[in-house]
Amino acid sequence: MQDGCTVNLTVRYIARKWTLLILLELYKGGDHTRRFSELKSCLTGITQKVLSARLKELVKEGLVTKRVDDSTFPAKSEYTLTESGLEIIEVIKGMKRWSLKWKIANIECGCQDCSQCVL
Amino acid sequence: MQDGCTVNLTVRYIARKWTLLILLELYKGGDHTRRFSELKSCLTGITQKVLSARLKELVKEGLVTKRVDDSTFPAKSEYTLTESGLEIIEVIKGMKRWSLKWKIANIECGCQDCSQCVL
DNA sequence: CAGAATCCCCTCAGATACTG
DNA sequence: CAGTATCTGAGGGGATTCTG
Repeated sequence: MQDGCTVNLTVRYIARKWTLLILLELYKGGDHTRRFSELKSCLTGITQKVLSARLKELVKEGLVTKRVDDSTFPAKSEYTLTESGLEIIEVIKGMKRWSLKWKIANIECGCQDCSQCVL
Repeated sequence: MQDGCTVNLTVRYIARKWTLLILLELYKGGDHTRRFSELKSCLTGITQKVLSARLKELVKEGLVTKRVDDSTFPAKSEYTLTESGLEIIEVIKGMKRWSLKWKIANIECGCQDCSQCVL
C-alpha cells in the first residue's frame, strides 16, 4: 500500500472534510480551546455527527485533548490543541503561503483563513 | 461554503488519492520529469484512468506541465514539475518532518517518502 | 449540552475493455 | 504508448431522530 507513506497519510488525514477548519478554530480560541457548541456554531454547516467524529479522530491522534467538566449540568466539553496540534498549524501556515501565492483554481477567497486571518 | 478557504482547498486538492505520490515521483525524476508509463510502473496499483485524471488536474492547476513528443510513434508524453510544483514539495517536506516526529496512527512506514527518501 | 444511532445519497476510485 | 469510456462498489458525509 503506497497509501501507507507517512506524509501522504498525514495529508489525507487533515484533508478530511472539516478537520483543518476545526484545527484553525481551536487555534483562534483563547488557550487554543473551544467548546463543542462553540465549534458547532463557528463552523457553519457542520453536523454534530461529523464534528463529533472529527474531534474523536483528533483526540485519538494526539492533536487535541478533551476535558469534560461535569460539575455543572449539562456537562461541558472543552477541546484544546496539543503541542503537536500547534506544530501542525505552523506547517499549515507554510501551505497557506503557497496557496496564496499560487491560487489553486484561482479561487477568490473571502473567509477566515485567508489574507486577513490568524494564520 | 467554508470549503472555499484557500488552504483547505489546497490541502484537499493534494490529498486526493495518488496526487501527492505523483508529485513525489516527478520530483525524483531527472529534471523533475517522468513519462506516463514510468509513473504507471512506479506507482504500484494505480490505474491508467486515475493517473490520467490526476495528471490532468495537476496540469490544470499549474503544478505540472505536459509535453508530447510525436516525432516518434507511439508518441511519448512527458510530465514535469513547474516552479509552483517544486515549491509545494518544500511545503510537503515540512509536513513530512511533522509526521515523522508525531507519527500519525503510529504507522510504521517502509516506503519511498519516509526517512530514507528524497524529501 | 454533547453526543450516539439510523438512514440515505453521491462522489471517488477500482476493474475492465476499447482506440489513435 | 497514452490515453478514453463505462460500470460498479465502498465509504464519506448530510439530515434527522433520540438520549444521559
